[in-house]
Amino acid sequence: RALVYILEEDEDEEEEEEEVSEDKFCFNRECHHDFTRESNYRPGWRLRNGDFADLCNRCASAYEQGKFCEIFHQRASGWTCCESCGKRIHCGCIVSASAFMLLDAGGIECLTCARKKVSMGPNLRPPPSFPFQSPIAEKFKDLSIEWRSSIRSYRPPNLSSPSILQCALQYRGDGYEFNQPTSRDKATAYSTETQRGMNDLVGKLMSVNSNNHTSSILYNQKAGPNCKAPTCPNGNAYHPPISFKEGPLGAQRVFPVTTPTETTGHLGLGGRYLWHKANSSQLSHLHNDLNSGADSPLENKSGNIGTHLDTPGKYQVVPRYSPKVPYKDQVNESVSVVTPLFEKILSVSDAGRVGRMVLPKKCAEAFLPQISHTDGVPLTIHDSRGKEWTFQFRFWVNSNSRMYFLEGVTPCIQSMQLQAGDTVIFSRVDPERKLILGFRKASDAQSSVQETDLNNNRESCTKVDAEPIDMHSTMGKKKSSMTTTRSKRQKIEKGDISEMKLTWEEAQGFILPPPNLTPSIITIEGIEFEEYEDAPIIGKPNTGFGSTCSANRNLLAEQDDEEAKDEAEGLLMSPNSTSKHPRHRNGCVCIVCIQSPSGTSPKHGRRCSCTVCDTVRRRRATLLLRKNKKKQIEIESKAHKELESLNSDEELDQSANNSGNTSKNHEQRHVPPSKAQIDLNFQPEKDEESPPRSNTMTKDKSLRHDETSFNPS
DNA sequence: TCACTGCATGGCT
DNA sequence: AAGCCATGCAGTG
Repeated sequence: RALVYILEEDEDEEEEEEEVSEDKFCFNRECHHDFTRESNYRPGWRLRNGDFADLCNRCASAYEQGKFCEIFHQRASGWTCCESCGKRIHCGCIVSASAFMLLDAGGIECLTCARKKVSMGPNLRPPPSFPFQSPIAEKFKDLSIEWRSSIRSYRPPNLSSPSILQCALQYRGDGYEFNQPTSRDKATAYSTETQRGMNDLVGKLMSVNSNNHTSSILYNQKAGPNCKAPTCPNGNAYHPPISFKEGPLGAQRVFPVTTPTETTGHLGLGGRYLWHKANSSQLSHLHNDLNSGADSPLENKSGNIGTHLDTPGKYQVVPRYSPKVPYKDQVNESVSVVTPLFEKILSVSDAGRVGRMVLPKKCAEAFLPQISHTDGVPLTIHDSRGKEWTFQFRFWVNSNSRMYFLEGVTPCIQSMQLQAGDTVIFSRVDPERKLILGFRKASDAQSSVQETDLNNNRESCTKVDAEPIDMHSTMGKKKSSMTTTRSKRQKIEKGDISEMKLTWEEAQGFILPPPNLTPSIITIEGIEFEEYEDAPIIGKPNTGFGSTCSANRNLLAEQDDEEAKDEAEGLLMSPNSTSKHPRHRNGCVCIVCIQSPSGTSPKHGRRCSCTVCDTVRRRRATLLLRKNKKKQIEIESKAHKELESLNSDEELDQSANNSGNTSKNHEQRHVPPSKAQIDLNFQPEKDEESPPRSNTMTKDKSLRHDETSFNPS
């Protein structure tokens, strides 16, 4: 907390400075072209506050061509030669901050040379041909400036291990509020702006974390409290265990990063999604200071005053994307270190048959190759078993933005047996620098959440509104229906499976028939099925529904309360269902929709006993029975008519012959000959459809729907 | 008829 | 208000 308030203090000062620095001139001091009345300025390098430097066309062109420093900073200090090719790089300048990498042994290397040594990974900035966005790196470099300004002299002697920062970040990431202290805290903080205060802070962080986040420490075993962290011979050296840049678990030791061109072409992390200011920023300061030494390549000489602290809510990993659970094989004891990059909870779309997994934009831009064409690039990812998958990493242009997704994930997802609600975890293996795709089943997340809840430590990350899913409140209102669906999805995303489970059980109760209804028993293939003619509509009790058949729920979608039924369908959707058929409604579990993409996995067998198949069989049998019954009735009816007409003719004849004997004929009329034995008062429709009468239409429609939706074949 | 594709839409952050 | 992103949907083969 001491750290927090120190930083907040700096933030205030810097905000003031930033206001002063605003102008309408070209950001390049050497140019300072006045475009106050112009609008044709262009974005240049990214500023520390997340904005971009406004440059005139000339300067922007120079920047985009990577010649800005050559042109404008030729006389400035800080030029260093690439250790490999000797190319001069203007180090220590924000403009070129992304154009080089710091070497373990000291010195720098231009990206062109670095790319030859890097096959993959966000930390070691690869070349434009296979670039990774790492604007976070810049952020943390930037943040180091503020950190030093506040606690420049502090360097805890025994806290060089990155685990401290990881612990701290984990502690922070799990919901501890640093940015909203009580006044008492604040007073304490200000009074302890000392090294002891910092020790307390770090010690506290470690203490809490070690008590409550064993997993997070295990997450990076090499960097754990008891590990022997590699000592950096150079403060700027690459430090594998702390290599990953972000995440509540991760230390933010980061390295170059984006070239100017890349940055402009690929906007990188706006920060809003991944980072929140108050948490990672301070800790990243701490981290930078602890691990990178006093100097930073961004010991900035530019006029940029803004800091990441200027924008509340910025630089924290959004929980749903930050890796949360240790990956099983994260640390290969001998060599490899697995660095979680980000994770994604699979949506229905992601896990569906379309085979496209939407990626969080910020994460995609931060950790995956830069792509400039919508066709994207193939991306090879290994799963946890070492199997290699190649996806197409692409994007769509969407509302002046991009929507990133992986294409062709279905086989992989099926291989991992993942469903909507499960989580895929993108990680990187060092030093191989392979991308690997781990996963966490929703059921695992549940236990994880429970565990952390016990620790009372993840509340702000995982706690969601405990509003029960009120089916009634969603009736007929698309918006509320959607809201509930979203809410439900969020519950899944946040791992609140326990609530979902409860709701599911409640939903099971919804589809149970009312006790006052007696089912008709139908035996199909030796199995007895109960068929209710007036089963309840989910969320709308006591309303005729046809049957519990899921297809009938689809039928109801055609009626007034379709939205509520959608909701019910969504709620009832089997976790094993894959995706929706394009023409089926949300949560449809018809035989079409539950089938996996064609050819990719076995379809339901003829003797499959799943609910849907049972339903299909039952409906088929019902249809058949009724069809036969109707046919029989028609035949009988026809026979009766013929008989009647025959009798009528006979009667006429008799009447003609014996006009006085009417009473006898009348009697004959009411006592048909035994040959026919047909009740002339028989009304096929009425008999067949009673009881319940009110449901006639529903059932008819239901049958039709069954025929179309389930397509039994 | 259905899988695939790419864009559009709209709730949500 | 802007942007993200889950999902819908129309066009195409």
